[in-house]
This record gives sequence, C-alpha cells and structure tokens, in this order.
Amino acid sequence: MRDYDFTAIETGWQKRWEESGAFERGNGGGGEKYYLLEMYPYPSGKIHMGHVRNYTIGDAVARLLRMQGFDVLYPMGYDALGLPAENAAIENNVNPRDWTLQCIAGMEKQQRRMGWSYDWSRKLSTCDPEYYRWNQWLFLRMYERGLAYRREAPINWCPRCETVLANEQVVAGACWRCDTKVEVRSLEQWFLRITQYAEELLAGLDALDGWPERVRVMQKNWIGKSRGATVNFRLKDTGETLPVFTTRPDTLYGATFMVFAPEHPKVMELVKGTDYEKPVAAFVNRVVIEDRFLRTAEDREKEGVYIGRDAINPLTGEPIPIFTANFVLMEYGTGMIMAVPAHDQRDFEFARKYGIAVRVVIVPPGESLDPAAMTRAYEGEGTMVNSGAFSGLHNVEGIERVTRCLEEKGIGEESVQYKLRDWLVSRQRYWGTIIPIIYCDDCGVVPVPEKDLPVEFPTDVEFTGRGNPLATSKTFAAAACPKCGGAARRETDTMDTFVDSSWYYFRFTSPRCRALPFDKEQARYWMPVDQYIGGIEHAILHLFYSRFFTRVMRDLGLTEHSEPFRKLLCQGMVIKDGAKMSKSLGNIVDPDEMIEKYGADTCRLFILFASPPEKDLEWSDRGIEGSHRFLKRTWRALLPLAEKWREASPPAGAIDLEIKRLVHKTLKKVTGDVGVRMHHNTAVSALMEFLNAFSGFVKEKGTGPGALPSLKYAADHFLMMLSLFAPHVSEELWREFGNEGFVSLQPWPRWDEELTVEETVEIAVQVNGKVRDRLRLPKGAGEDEAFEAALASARIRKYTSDGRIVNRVYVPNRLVSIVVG
RNA sequence: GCCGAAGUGGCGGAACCGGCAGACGCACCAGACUCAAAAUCUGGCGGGGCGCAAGCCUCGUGGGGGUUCGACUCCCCCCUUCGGCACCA
Repeated sequence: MRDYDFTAIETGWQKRWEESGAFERGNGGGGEKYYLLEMYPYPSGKIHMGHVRNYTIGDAVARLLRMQGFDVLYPMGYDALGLPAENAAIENNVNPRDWTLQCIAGMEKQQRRMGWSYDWSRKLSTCDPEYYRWNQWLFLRMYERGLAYRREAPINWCPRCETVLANEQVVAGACWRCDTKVEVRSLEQWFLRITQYAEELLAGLDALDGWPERVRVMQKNWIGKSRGATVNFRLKDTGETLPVFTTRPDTLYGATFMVFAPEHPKVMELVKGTDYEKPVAAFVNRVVIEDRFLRTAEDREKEGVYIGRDAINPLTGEPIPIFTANFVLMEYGTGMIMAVPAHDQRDFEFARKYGIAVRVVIVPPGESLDPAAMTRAYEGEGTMVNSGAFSGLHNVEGIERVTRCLEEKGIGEESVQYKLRDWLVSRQRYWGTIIPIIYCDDCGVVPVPEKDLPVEFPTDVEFTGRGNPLATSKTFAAAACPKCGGAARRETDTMDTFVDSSWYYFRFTSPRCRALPFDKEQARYWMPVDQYIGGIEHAILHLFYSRFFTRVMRDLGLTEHSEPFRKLLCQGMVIKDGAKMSKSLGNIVDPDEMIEKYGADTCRLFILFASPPEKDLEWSDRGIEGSHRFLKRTWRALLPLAEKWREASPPAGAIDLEIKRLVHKTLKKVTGDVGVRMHHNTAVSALMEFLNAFSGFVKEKGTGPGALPSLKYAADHFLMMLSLFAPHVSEELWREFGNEGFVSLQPWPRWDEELTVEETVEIAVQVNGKVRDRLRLPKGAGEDEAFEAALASARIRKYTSDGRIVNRVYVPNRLVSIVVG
C-alpha cells in the first residue's frame, strides 16, 4: 500500500481544481444564491493562524453549500492600501506598490496551498486604480450631497504615524495600530457625515438577529443615544440664552449651578475685562492642553472655577453661579450643563468641593433626604419634592410633564443626543486613496471632474518617515483648476483605508464593472452577504462603517439594500500557551511549517476540531498530531478497500442496514453542524465516530464480495462529508474508488430521517429522579408497554416494592420516570 | 461603575427543545507487536466507597437557594475570568 503522501496529493488536487475552474461561480448548480464572505486580509506577506482559522471555517461552509446546490459566491481579495506598506517603503527603500503586490502574490500562493475553494476569478485589490477610482467617485457623490465636508476641528493625532485618527481608531487614548499615545491638534480635515445616519444605524440593529448580541450592543453603545430635553437657561445680566441638554428635566428645580466646558468660546467672552479674566484664563489654558484621555477618565478629580457670572434657572427664577470645569465636554450636547448636585454624582462631588448648595428634589418613595447628611447623589427613582406644581409626582412621569411645561413656555423642548461623531477620513499619508479635490484661490474647493478619475499616485516621492510623502512630490500638487483653468493645488490628504473596506463586498458581485462601483443588477442578485465571518476586533470600526456606506449607496440609488451582512460570525482568536500569538511572546505557529509537516488537510481538520468557531482556540502541537493520525487511519482503512473494489468489479448488492443507519445518522449530524449551527468541531468528531464504527464493521464482517457494496456505500458518503474539512485526501480516495468527477462537487446526499433512529432504543428508568435501570425497547414503544417493562425489572422492583407509585412520567424513546411515595 | 459573554475530568471540548453528564480527541496507564525504540493495534481512564468478580452505592457541571418526577440547561442571589464602554450631562 502506498503511503499517505499528503504533499503530492495536495498539490495534485490543487492543480486539478484550478485547471478545471472547479470553484468558479456557476459550478454550484442553479439553486438559490448564497453569498459567503470572510473579511479580506491586509496583505502583510504571510498568512497567520488567525487567517487559517477564519478561512477554513468559511471554506467548510462554502463547500457544503456548493454541494447542496446553492449558487455560491465565495470570493477573496486584498485590503491593499495602508500604513505597513508605507513603513516597508521607508525601511527598505522600495515603492509601496511593489512591496504590496509582492505580498499579495505570496499570500495568495499560501491560500491556494490551503485548498480554500475561492472563486479566484473575482480577486480584487484595493490598491488597483480600478478599485480606488470608485472610492474617489463615491467621495465626490458624498461631497455633492454634503455627506463629505471639510472643517477645522480638534482631532486625534498620532505622532508616530504622523496622521490623524478617527474616534473609532483611538483605543484607550492610544493609536489603534501602533499604540502610541494620541495628541489633540486643531486642523482642517475631511469628515463623512455618519451622524446623519445615527438613528437609522441604531434602529437597524434590532433587525440584525443573525449577528452576535455583543456586537449589536457595542454598536448601540457607540452610537450612544440619549433622550432628554434642551432647556434654555438665561444669563442673568443680559438675558442671553444658554441652552443645555439634560436627560433629567425632572431634576430642573434642583439645578443649583451651571458648568461650561473649558473650550467653550463663551467662557473667555464672559470674563473679558473682569477680575475673573486672569484666573479663568489660567485655568482654561491649563486644562485645555491636558492629555485628553486622562482628563476624561471617570476617576479624574473634578476641578473648576467660578467665572463671575450667574444664570437664571428658568423654572425657579433663581440666580445660579456659572463655572467652567474639566469634567464638561465641549463636543457633547451644547458644551454646557445644568448641574444638579443632589441627583448627579459628578455634580455632587463638584458642589461639595466648592461649597455649592445641594437641593433635594427627588426622594426615595416613603423616605426623605437631608442634603447636609448626604454622602453621595441620589440617582434613583422617587417622588418629586421642592418642585413647585410638580411636587408629589413620580419622577419618571415628571420627566414627561416638565418637558411639556418647558415646551409650552417656549423655554425648552424634547431632544435627543448621540455620542457618535462624524467620521474623520483625512490621513496625511501616501498609500491611501487620494481625496479628489483641488483648491483654487479664486474658486475655492473644487472637486476633480469624474473624467479625470482616478487620481493616481505620483511616483516622484520620498519616503523619509516624516510627514506626508505626497507633499514631497514636485509634480503632484500643481493642478489646473477644473473650473477656471487657473493655477491651483491638489489635496494631498488621502482617505482612511476603512473607506476601501466599507464597500468591497459590493465590488465582488461585479469586480470588473467599468461604469459604476458595481453592477446594480449583480448587486441586486447577490447582496446582502448571507454569511460574513471575521474577527471581533471589527465589531465597531469596519462593520459600522460598512452599514453606513451601504445606506449612503442606497441613497445614491446604487442599491436597494440597507444592511450589508445578514448573518455574522465572529470567530475566536488562536492562542498558544494562554496568550495571543505574537512575535514578542515568541509563541507564533507558522502555517507554512505546519503544512510542510502535516499537510493542509491536517491543519484544516485540527483547527476546526479543536474548538467551536466563536471560541478562542488553544493551539496544541499534540492536538494536531491527533488530527493527523485520524487522516492516516482514514487512508489505511480506505485505500486497500478501494483496491479490492476496483479488482473485484463487484456485483450490485444490498446495503447493510447497520451501515445505512450509520451513514444517515452521520449525514444528519454533519449537515446540521456545518450548515446550521456552524459547530464544525462536533461534525469532525462525528466523522471520527463514523470511522471507528466503520472499522468495527469491517473487522466483524470482513471485506468479502458480500460486504463490498456496503463498504463502498459507506466510503463514498464518508468521503463526501470529509471533503468539507480535508478535501485533498478525500478527492484522492474518491478517485481510488474509481469514482468520476470531483468529490467536492458531488450533490450532497439527503438523509432519511427514518434511518437516523435505531430500531430499538435504550430507555432510562428513573426512580425518584435517579437512573436505576436501562431498558432496550422497540422504537416508538407506547407508555403502557414501557411501564410494564420497567416494573418487571428486578432492579426497579427493589425500589417500588416497599412504597406506592405516586407519579409516572414517560418520554417516548427516552425515559421512564417513577415516583415512589 | 454600566453592558455583554463565559465558568463541565489532568487538558481541548460534547450533551442542539428540561430527560442516561463527560461523546470525540489529547495526555496518561496497561497489554500486543518488536532484540529494542518509534509507528501501529487492543483495553482502561471524574472523585470516594463496597465487592474475589459480574456489579452495586454515593458525591459530582464556579458557590448558595428555588421551580420540577427530573436541572450543565429555567428563576433568584453571590463569586471568578474574559471582552466592550467608561465624567456623554
């Protein structure tokens, strides 16, 4: 018997698949469409175990769907623009484009070595001008509609990357990519008006029942919707309106001071020329330059100063002092707040520190509160007191009533606030999509005409590691104004690369479309993505931007879909020795080495078997050997049978019932586990059980002519199922049995429900909740029959003889439960 | 602090709708084969107890309570771990 030479087998079948275009769309049969997608990789040059896991999970599903007759779209591409290419350019003095293309080539080769069944004919790279042309096109459409706009704003600046970051890309005060502490600067930048879609993005989450709950919650928190009211306070001396946002209008009678954010322009305006100007300016200047992450930490001590002016509480008519303090944020609400120390912990701490009155306006039902004795704010529900006509109301009703009263008096209105901010997309970088804008001294901001797209990368640039390389080009910046023809200059900022990934899944539906970003008909057919698979790290960033882009494209008339991803699976990390694989920990397992040592089939099998997809997977060198052993056992069990089968040219014979049951039971398990539950680990274990049972059968019945048809039947079905996980060895053995065509493209057999249940079933017999005996009864035995059998058992009689039976329960084919009193 | 997920043998995990806890695999132990080792094959493998043995009893799914004939599964309280958000008025 020849050895299991996995390297030869795998390269052979990869070649045959490729030459025949086996997995290009159209070979799946004319069934219902299914768009299966994994998050495309950044082409770093080498795949890692995280990729292996992500893509193997998807591939098993793609293979099943294809065999089941679905019209499957399963593409692969590269998120090819981005900082690492530029850093490589700086370090190795190469062009980012050359470096990236080389990385893509290397990565694709590895992906093919894994035997993933992508439709490679649809491959795309976002660094292709025919791709990023459409980033620019979409940007211009958004500009026309006011969805892309430019403004000066305090922005997050990463000093290491020397670029601006979006709020979503600042993680715990540091750059999401390089972990450098982020600074705040004020710059003219391009934004996308994602806030315009805040309400829709929030409402849409409810319908995404195919998404993990935690992702929906994260997005919900990120949008951060608060309902409340805008209340117009007035400046005591001038009557000027000072609007504040509050979620607790019911506490308005307890507002004993106001606080402005230090950045608020009103602060310096109001103190100008007064005794307070100097101390307030000193405070503001100190706080404003403070590290923003530190300043906004919850445990930061609250401090502030009185600015020498008072406001009028619109309901009590009383004057209250105005402060500026570090805990109020300029960018949320109106940048100023009403402070209710009795019922807000932050306000309470501040009031105690500065000796401001604490006025109780809500008390717990049936209790009272003494402001002097309070040690913290009472933030719970209760009865309104000291609140004029509202006293005695429950505060939840009070929210409603006070708001209505404000509206009637014209001093406030119901309103909603979001934490979500517009998406800052400008990056001072080279290897990103150039923002297609020209600045003319006479005409101002002028979009690049559509006929001049794409704006491509200049090549006469220097990569020094400092500042934007685009700005070093001698030829790039100079441009004729598209409007007046006069001398003008180009925008040198590029787009955040998350723009690229916000719509690439649409492009896959028609990757060579020339007229538009994608063909509308193709998108109508394929979208939405039925199953999306990727890491949880994109829970907000990529997945949120994609939902935004899909809606923008809908409003541009490009698609009728609003949600891009129907179902989402977030697979867990691959860890080793309890930690994420990383260079610094030295616990990286290289997929190439594993393929070398065990073959792609073994890697695939192990990574699916070791853990269910959504859990973290602990890499085990012993574990992968176990999976390898299973494939070797498969090989040794089936290859000699295949030879016998070919030599014997056996007669068609009846299939053994026991074998049939085994096949159908396993079919049901594998089909459900991979296709519905996506718990590949239990599907693999079902195949292991199958092989164990199969070997037992061979041992018992032998391999004579009478047994061969049954064994062939079992082997064929086994190989079809195994091909989802270990496709190469399955193809090889399939051919050894003399079968035609690819096992990977066989129609998936249906199971017969009748055959998945044994003829006789084991029924547990419980007495007072404890299992005391097991009976073998015919399938579907009736209640009376079961009890008769149970009570006939000596073991059961032992318990029933000295008591009377007070209750009995029967679960057909499962158990009998007897309660003895 | 708020929100979310999870906690089962030495380990990864299984038990899908409230019905036999520990499938499958790893590790380990014993045996077969071998001069020997590796590989391979066979058997055993949650804890405690009784029995020469077949077997039997008992405890056991983070802890405590509850519902139920019956709970890893449902409800209440608590603990631990991981993830997200975090002065958002």
